[in-house]
Amino acid sequence: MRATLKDVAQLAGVSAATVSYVLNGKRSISEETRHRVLEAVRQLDYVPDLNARGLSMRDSKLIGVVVPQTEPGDRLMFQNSFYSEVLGSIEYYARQQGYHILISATDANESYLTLAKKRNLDGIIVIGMYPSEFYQQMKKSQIPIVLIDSYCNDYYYHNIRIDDAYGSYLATQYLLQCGHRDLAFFVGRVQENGVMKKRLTGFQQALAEFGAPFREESVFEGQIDYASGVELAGRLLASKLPVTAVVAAADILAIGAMKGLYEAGRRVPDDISIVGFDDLEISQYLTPGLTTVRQQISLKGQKAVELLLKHIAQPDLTKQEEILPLQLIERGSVRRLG
Amino acid sequence: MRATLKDVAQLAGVSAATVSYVLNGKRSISEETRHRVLEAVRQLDYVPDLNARGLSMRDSKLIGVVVPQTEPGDRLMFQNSFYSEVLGSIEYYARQQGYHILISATDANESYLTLAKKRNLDGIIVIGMYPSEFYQQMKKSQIPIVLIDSYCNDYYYHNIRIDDAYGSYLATQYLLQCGHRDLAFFVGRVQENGVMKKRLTGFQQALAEFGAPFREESVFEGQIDYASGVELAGRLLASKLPVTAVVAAADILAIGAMKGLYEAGRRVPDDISIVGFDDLEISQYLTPGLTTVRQQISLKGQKAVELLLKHIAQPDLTKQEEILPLQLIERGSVRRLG
DNA sequence: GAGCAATGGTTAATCGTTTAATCAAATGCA
DNA sequence: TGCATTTGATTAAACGATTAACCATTGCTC
Repeated sequence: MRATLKDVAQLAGVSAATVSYVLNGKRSISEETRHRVLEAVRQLDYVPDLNARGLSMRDSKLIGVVVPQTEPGDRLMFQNSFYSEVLGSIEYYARQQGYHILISATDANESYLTLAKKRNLDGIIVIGMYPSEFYQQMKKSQIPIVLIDSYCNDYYYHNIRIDDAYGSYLATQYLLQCGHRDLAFFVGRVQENGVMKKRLTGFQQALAEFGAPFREESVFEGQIDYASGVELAGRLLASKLPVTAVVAAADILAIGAMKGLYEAGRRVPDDISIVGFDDLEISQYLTPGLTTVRQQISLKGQKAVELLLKHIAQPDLTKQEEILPLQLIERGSVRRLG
Repeated sequence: MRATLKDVAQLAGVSAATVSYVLNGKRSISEETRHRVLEAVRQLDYVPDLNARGLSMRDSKLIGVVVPQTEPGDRLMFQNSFYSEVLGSIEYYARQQGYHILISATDANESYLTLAKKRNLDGIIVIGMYPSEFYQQMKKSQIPIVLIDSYCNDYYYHNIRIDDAYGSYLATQYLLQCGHRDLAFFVGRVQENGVMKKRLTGFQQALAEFGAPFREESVFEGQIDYASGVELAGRLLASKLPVTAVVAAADILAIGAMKGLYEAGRRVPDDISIVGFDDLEISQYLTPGLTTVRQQISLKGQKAVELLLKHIAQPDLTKQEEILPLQLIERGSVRRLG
């Protein structure tokens, strides 16, 4: 059986309270008993039970992370390595501070709020966007929350994000500067996803600014996964639009698109150029390497953890928003025209 | 403030015990009070605190998952989407049964065993292989454990794995049948990683069986990441060996290798053929598509969870081992010779 | 109507911590 | 020496659940 505080106390010949005080140093203890206690701890291989501690302290040293899932009740979107990387980063920085993370999706049969109560979560990091009821619910809970990549400005949550519009502006600008005039845009569900909407507007802005034509029908909308990228490429080709380049609102889409184009006999960048968004690790290992807008994915996780812990330590912290930098990375998927 | 059992009891005009009995149905309760209690629960939005419950019941409904990390103290190996997929699967099936997962790496400053005690983990799933002290330690803890992809047969743990040797046998056999005779093998650290060692032996067996030559110097050893794949391709080319095809012990390596070969001006499959191992989601979206040995990654997670929960429910369960099926998937990265 | 079992509820101990309130001994100071 | 203060330890309540043991009604049986 596991050793408890009481066991340690007994072995050291002191009271349980004394052991507790020795362990968390909240009171002065004589050098002698401190020694005896620590020796007993060592002998019994004693590790304090965080649950019991949490019950007293009313905390849990647990941070919830909400990740989107394709279908409710479906499994997590770990496929998209964007999420994996953010998660890895969150886990890392949380662990440094003695927290663990509880990853879960918003589930149909159990709201995330219920989970937060059940597990006494100290705080929550929410990645992506959700229906507004979700935020309403969360607000009531009073739990510290940091959003990553959200545009719910009407809610009093902290937010770590990038300037998505500017990102696709960069991508589009680059293609225009390379001499492309007829561009298509591959994107996720614009209505449901603020990030996608913003990225679309950045595309439009750049076109407008450079006096290039924008047509509704050159925006191709799908899910954010490889298969969808392939499909959008098919739809583009079927449309017969005279497109020489495409801006994809996510690397995942760009990668699928490259595959789709290749299967249809088109070569990237010779026949058609493509720029992605995110700079996933895989993107540099494709052939050709994917030219894309880099965001510092793991920095997002780091900043989110820092902000959340700050809020936990300081509950009256006012709403903070941090916008991380972007950078266009030139690789081989774009051809210079003219 | 959150509602507690006591609050519910008060509102319903009964004792706390009664509320508890209503909620977990361990005793008969009159229809009338049952109703009053449930109504109070609804009104207060009461959710039982799992920590407090766990303190009484001495469990936590928490499953630990150990994932390898490149460097101790480094962040989790989420980059490798093999892990992401297993994790997603584990999370999904655990959640179905009311468990949550706690992902963490084996850390230098805190052994996983300490974590297990701290958090009162009900069980642990260990992915990959670790130094033998790790298993020694774990054994003492008495916590139910299931290993995924381990060859520590000397320990009394359950194991979910594939027949790694057979997998690379399949890959190698396929290349030989396509007329290739001069093969190279790209692999992770063979000494430290039983999986890699097995995959190497499968390669050798196939060569022997088909009477093809095996040379020590055609085995290229590195890490298991994209960059390493690129590097191994460079070393292969520098070696000037007359190789027409390579078997990669992991898709990650194969993908990096394809990039490395391409950068050096060689074309896959025209100049050189390549077969991978794992069948990651990305592998089908490469150009050319990667011919590879498919393992059912998410099934691994599912089986591991099932077995672990079975053991938790039935502590005297004897050691179980399950070996999941493999299948060669033909895509475009191999050229038929002759 | 006495005796007994079944039903439906309460009381109180327990799980492993923390910590406010006490208490005893030692020390400082006049 | 006597009194106040400091130091170092203990006692006991609390955190939010579960559950064994107990108690009071009710309903049956003979």
